[in-house]
Amino acid sequence: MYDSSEGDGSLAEVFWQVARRLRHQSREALAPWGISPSQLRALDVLLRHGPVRPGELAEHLRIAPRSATEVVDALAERGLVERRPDPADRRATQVVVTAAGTELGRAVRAARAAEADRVFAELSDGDRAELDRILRRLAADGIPAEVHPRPGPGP
Amino acid sequence: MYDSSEGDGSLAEVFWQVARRLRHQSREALAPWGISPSQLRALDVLLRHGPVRPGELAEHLRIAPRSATEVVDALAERGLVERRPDPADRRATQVVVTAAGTELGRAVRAARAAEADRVFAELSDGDRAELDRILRRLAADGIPAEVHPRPGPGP
DNA sequence: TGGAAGTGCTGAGGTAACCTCAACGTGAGG
DNA sequence: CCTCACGTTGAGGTTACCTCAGCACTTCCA
Repeated sequence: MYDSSEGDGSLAEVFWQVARRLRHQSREALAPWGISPSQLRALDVLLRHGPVRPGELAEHLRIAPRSATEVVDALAERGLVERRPDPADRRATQVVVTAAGTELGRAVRAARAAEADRVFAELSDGDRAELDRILRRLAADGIPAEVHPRPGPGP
Repeated sequence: MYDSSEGDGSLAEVFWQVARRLRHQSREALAPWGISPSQLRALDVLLRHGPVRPGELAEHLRIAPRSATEVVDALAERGLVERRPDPADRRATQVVVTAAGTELGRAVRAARAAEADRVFAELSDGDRAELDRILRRLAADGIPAEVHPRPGPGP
């Protein structure tokens, strides 16, 4: 058993415990669809931003363009996404979500939200509102602003 | 730029935004010590539970025993940990933290806590207490109870 | 006392999700 | 025309895991 019940624990530690719970729920909600988290992340961006070029997608996901190609490949192989020539720039490509992709994205999003809600449902309405307010404050101030690449090993 | 500012967002989404902030802070706090997250996790368990056998360590970390060996190897190579024969069972080994390991563990923990505090310091004392109370409630109910192995690919 | 079971280590091989560097084919634009 | 930008591909690497299988010791029980 992992130590989730260490008795004490700072605010941060408690926060991470809750995060772990949510992560588990989310993973379980994701499983039935046979889509990986990284693929879902990409699909999510595409659903929100419509057709984008691989390079843009990479920026959104904060991954290298090289890696975006791979994610798009995987998504395309499952028929969730398609590559089409960018009408405005003939050397460029656009990644568009197919009908299947849209449907799957929506379904997964709903399932995930439901799972998360199940966790937060343990709170009273008042507490939930408070939590929302406080977290929103913390989230707002954390404007990432600058891209910070992963530790990336490199040669 | 990653989309952190999607305007709306469910409670869960807001929660993850805050989590991302905290993760970044934590990673930055970790960097100067040249220790990997997985190694630190192990060191943390060892500092809390004193000498344990690799198998136990693996359970605590929810990783396979085979992988625990590797983590211990890495930690031992850096002189943060030592293997010594278990006095109670001569086929077993105990992993004990060295003085250097204790010191590093404490230093990193302090740095991490300081970083996290810097985030939470944006809140008023009242909000911080509220957040603590609410999260603690959510954390308490989430007794993992059962070990859920990683999706682990396998042959 | 002898064989079964447990503990840990090691090697081999694999996965996912990333990374860099170095081309390569097109097309855009001065 | 020549250079730069865009996407793709190949090769090779990293981290942090995984399984399976075999070895060397102990421990323990019949």
